[in-house]
Amino acid sequence: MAEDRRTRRSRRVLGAALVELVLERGFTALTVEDITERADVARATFYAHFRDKEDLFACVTADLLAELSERLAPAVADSAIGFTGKPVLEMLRHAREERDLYRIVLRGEGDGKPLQMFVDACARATAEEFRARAERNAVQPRIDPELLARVWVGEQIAVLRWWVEQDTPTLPAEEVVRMLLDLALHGRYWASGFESLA
Amino acid sequence: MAEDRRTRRSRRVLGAALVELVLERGFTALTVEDITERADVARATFYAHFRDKEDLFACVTADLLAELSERLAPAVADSAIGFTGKPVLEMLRHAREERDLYRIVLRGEGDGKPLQMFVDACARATAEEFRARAERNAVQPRIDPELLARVWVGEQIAVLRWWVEQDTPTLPAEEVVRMLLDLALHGRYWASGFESLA
DNA sequence: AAGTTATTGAACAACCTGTCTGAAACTGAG
DNA sequence: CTCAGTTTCAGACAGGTTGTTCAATAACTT
Repeated sequence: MAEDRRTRRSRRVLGAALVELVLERGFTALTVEDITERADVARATFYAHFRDKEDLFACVTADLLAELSERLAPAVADSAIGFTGKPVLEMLRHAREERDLYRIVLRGEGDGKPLQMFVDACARATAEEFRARAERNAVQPRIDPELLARVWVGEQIAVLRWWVEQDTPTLPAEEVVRMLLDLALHGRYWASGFESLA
Repeated sequence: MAEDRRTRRSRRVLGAALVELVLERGFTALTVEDITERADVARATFYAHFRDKEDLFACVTADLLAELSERLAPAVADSAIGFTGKPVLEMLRHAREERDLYRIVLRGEGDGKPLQMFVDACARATAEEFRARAERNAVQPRIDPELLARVWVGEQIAVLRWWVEQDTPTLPAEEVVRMLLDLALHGRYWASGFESLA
């Protein structure tokens, strides 16, 4: 009824093989045959499921994104008013579990398309949110909402990338969120010990 | 004495062709023949100058980076103490002049390698600077300097990318710098009209 | 157990790569 | 202007990758 067990397996092992190999050699260096070999699957099987490398990668990242959205939903609902840091925390937890894939995506593998799409979508949504809040509070924002959204999303992505790329035991997710919150509230000068300059 | 006029021409037109084509079709979709055709140069000539596509791209971006460093030097010297925004402003001006190339690099074309290398180099240098400042002022920073550097660099890159991707007459560079300065000093909540929450 | 569906290995043309020719065109120094 | 030294050029080459197709085999679902 659902889906043939074989197709599930094929798609799964192919995705896993892709992730492994991208981490080892980088996306562009890979051959479809490299992937099928690692997955222990015939090359013809690959083309039965995906148009090409890019397609496979797109599917894998789409799955990841869907999973993230699901996990983010309750956290976002909680922080509808103001910034609680809950969504960021949840994203960090998700990244810790799916570290390999996050690394790949955040490195901009595959032409950076998956990453850019994600970033642009986040930025658009955030900008919209900022505009709505400003209007609700009847404030003329000092900062272009579009720019503010880019700053906000850009810094989160940058920190996320840095965090998942760390090999040595890294800062706990809760600490990262605390620092981001701190920065959002007080700005950078204060954070780096330069109150005197402000 | 210097360099053969022909080699200069070949390298120049090949670089220009690459930029044009990447903007039109994306880096990975390109063929060496596509490039030589657009540049009106024989395919063999390409290989007389570059190992492959990646090599050409690396050369083009290296030139851009060298140009940027040169222009940034005086601005950086001026703002050795504190954050004046001068380097950012100079970078924005440079980006306005070399908009096509900036777009390509910031999109993460070519495996995102040129971009990631630039970002990582900036982040390392910035983190070092933050650490040095903290030590000089004998302050225990509330925020991990490494994380702070990622935030700082990440937001600039994000804004830069957004800025060069704009089609419609965009925010003037001076305004962008003012807003970034504002954010660095006061944080985001205040900037978006949420003082009440802080 | 039977019918359906997926996998397999092989073969295929089309394309791209990177290298190598020898001939022709160009350049810069004298 | 001449001439030796480079660079460009068109074409050919083997090697590898791509995406498609096919019939035989294996695995799955009901």
